[in-house]
Amino acid sequence: MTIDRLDARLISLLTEEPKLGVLECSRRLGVARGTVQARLDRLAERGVITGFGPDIAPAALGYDVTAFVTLQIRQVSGHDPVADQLAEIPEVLEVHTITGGDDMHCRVVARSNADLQRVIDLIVDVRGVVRTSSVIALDTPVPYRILPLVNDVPHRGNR
Amino acid sequence: MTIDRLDARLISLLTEEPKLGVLECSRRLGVARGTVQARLDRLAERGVITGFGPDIAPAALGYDVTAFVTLQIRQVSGHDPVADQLAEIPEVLEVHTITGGDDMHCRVVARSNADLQRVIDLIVDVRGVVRTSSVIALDTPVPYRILPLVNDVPHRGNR
DNA sequence: TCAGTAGCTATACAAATTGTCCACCCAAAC
DNA sequence: GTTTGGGTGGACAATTTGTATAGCTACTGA
Repeated sequence: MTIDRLDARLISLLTEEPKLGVLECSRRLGVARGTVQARLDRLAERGVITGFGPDIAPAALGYDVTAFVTLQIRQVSGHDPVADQLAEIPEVLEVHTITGGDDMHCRVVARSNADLQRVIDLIVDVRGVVRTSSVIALDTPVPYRILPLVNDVPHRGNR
Repeated sequence: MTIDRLDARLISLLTEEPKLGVLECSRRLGVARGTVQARLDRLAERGVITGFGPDIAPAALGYDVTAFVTLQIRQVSGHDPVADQLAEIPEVLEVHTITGGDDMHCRVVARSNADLQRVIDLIVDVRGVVRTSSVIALDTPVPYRILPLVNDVPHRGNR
C-alpha cells in the first residue's frame, strides 16, 4: 500500500496551503478537478488521510510545558485499564505501550512546571501505575511533520 | 491567553467534522456567519489554530513501526547541528531536546523492525551523536488528541 | 487478440458557499 | 458619556461544489 507521485504532490500542496479547494488544487497540479476529487476520496478511503482537523498549538492555550512520562505498571492490572484512566486526563495527549524496561510512554502538557507536578500526580494516582519517570521537552527543533516521508516517493512522472 | 466557550465549541466541531464550511458551522453553533469567520481568523492570528493540513497516517504509507529514540550527544557539538542532521532523515518525524540524562528525544517511523535498524543507524551516524536508546511503540491506546484540553474551558454561556 | 476495468479528461448545470460589504446594537472599559 | 470590540442580519456578485455525462487510454486476464 503506497501512494504515487500525484498523491504526494496533492498532500504536499494541501499541507502547505490547507485552505485550497479542490478546484484550485486541480489547477495547481495541472489535472482535472474530478481527478483531485477522486484522489482525495481514495486517500481518505485507504486511511492515508485520516482527517483535516484544525491543528491546535497547546502553547497558545497556555499549556507551555510539554513532557514525556514513561510509566511502569503493575503486571497483573494489564495495560488497558491504565490507558483508560490516562485517557481521562485532558493533559495526557498521547499514550503508547512500549518495549523495554518501562511499559508506557505518554506525552503530556501543563501550564507550568508546577502544574506539571499536578498532572504527574494525577498519573501516579492512576490505579495500576507503579512508577513514573518524566523528562521535560525544552525545545522542539523538529516539530511533528510527515511531508518528508510523503515526498519520499519515486519520481516516475505523475503515477 | 485563552479561548472562550464558543471557540472551544468551534474547534470541537471542526475537529469532528473537518469538512464543514463556515456557513454550516455558524448554523450548528447558532451564531452569525460573520462571527464564525471572525473567530477562525482570530484563532489563526493568535496561533491557536496553526493549520488545517491533512492528517496522514504513516502506517497507511507502509511505515508500520513507530519508535522513540533518545540520544546523548557530544557536549561540544551543541544541539542545533545535530537537530539539523536529524531533520534530514524523513523517518524522523519529531525531535525535542529534553531534560534528564539524555539530550534529545525523537519519534521515528520505519517500514519494519529491520528497517528501523537502518533508520537508527542513520541517526547514530549523525555527527555529534554519542549514544542512542530506542523503544518501540507496540500499541497506541490514546492517539494524539487535543480535544479534551480544548473542552477544558469554563462554561460561562458562550464567552 | 479481445473484452473488461480503472483512471483521467472535459464538459455541463443547478445549488450552495465564499468573500466582502454595510448599518445597527450592546456591553464593558475608559 | 463615549469609544471600542464583538456580535447580528442582510445583501451582492463571483466562485466553488456536488454530481453526471461521455470519450479516451493503458493495463489485465483469458
